[in-house]
Amino acid sequence: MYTNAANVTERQFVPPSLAISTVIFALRPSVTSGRPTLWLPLVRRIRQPYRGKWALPGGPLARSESLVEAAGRNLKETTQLEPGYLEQLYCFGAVDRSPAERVVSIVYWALVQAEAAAMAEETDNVRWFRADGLEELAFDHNEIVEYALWRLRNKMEYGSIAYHFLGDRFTLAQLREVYEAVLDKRLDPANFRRQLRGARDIEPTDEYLQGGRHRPPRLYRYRPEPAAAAGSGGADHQTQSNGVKHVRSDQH
Amino acid sequence: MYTNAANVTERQFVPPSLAISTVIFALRPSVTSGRPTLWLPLVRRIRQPYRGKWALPGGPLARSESLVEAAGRNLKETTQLEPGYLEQLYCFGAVDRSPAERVVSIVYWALVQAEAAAMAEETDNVRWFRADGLEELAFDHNEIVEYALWRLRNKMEYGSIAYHFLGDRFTLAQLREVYEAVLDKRLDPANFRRQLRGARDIEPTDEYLQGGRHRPPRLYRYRPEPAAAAGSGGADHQTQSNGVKHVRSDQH
DNA sequence: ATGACTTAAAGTCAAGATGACCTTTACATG
DNA sequence: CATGTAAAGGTCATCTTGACTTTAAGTCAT
Repeated sequence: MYTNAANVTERQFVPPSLAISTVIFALRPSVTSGRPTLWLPLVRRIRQPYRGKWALPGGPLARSESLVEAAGRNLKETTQLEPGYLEQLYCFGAVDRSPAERVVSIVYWALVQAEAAAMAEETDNVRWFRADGLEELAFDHNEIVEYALWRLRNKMEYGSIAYHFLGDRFTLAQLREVYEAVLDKRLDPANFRRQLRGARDIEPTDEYLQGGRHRPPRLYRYRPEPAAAAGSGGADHQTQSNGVKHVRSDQH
Repeated sequence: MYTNAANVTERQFVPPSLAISTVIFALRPSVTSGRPTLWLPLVRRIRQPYRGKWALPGGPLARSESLVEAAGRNLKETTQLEPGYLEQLYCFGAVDRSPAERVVSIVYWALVQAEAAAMAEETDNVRWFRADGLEELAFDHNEIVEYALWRLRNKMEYGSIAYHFLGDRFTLAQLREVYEAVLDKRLDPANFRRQLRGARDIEPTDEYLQGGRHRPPRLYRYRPEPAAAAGSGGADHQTQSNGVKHVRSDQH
């Protein structure tokens, strides 16, 4: 298995190879119900091990890039999208997670606005899957996706990340649909509204969305955060500083 | 800086070296007030870079050990203690966090029961420091400790980790002192009691602590958790399964 | 032995948050 | 112009939270 001539003690501390992977979430209308559901892109493995299986997008860490940058590169290479939200998830390093070679994977998770182009951008080796009921993936990637889902739901209940699934203007109903899709439960529209009035980081605009067969809903936007915000909820580190990127197409 | 003969593209993907470090917290009575305060052990660097500076205990990852195991080894080597609680904190990988060499550090954090032997076990190169107001440490270790503190406090408010600072029997007052020390604010004893009655994982025994100049308080214990517990609060991954070790000196 | 002192343990009360539900408003459509 | 639909705002009972009070059960000094 180890073919080089190094002795045991030298070999013992040969660094394991390091990989960066990214779990990318987006919302897409369900084929059946039309309601938004969670999807994520996977790439087909073109070499052993697990050749032919689907896996999280990832790759090695370039010497000149930070961890987030590497994850952002993953993201862009597989989805052609800029990340709306990008945060470190966890570092996976069980000894046997890859056969033969020892691999430590630093995994990030991201939220993107699906819509438009990117979703159509499926090639033979990149495909979007529904986040629930995934088939068997390469390595321990099922476990990783499960954990990312857990974290997403957890963060959704406290933090303010739902916005990143949406454009820069949205109605409360749209925002509520995001919560409902991710948490997989219905929320009372009235109570939902009340809670968001208390949220400091959401702001009503004086625009309304026309075109529905009902009273036109007011459009809201994510508050352009005044300056440095304290860490709330279960936020993860770099998140507060350089880990998060907001994609704002800056006003309309 | 890079002296080997590899060409640029090869060099670009030479894996960075990987290190495991551990932030170890324990409570120790303040020298002045006698109330418990947070302490952590640091080791003095005996080589460049940052020679002579204090740093988090850490080292390379052996090929045969998982990440948690490596962190547990750190812990044992520096404190001679078994971890009461051990969880992954974050993975730090900024390009310039170490001069010259690129190092990615996977950092764990641990809680131990100070007491007894271990605290005395200070050598010339291992010393315990108060967690607040640390001097300037090697690398980005100040930042790491700050983040670990943030996470500790955060987890303390939701999860059930305070127990790990204490022995297997404790009074509510002792437990409250732990909270007060970590969160750095006073808590109402009556309300504290009420909240813990609701907590599923703390159990009254029928023993009482004698010897105070007041009514003897009942002793409680951490519930020997029946089986698999769902992940609460902002728990981190492996935490729920193999990441956590409970040290129980099993009854008295 | 008695009373002073100290903390444990339990209870009270008002303010705030939450979930279930109702009413009114303002559009589109036929 | 009536009707349907969802927005927006409100009510009410329940639960939770923080501040505070009362009673219990020991030790200690006299």
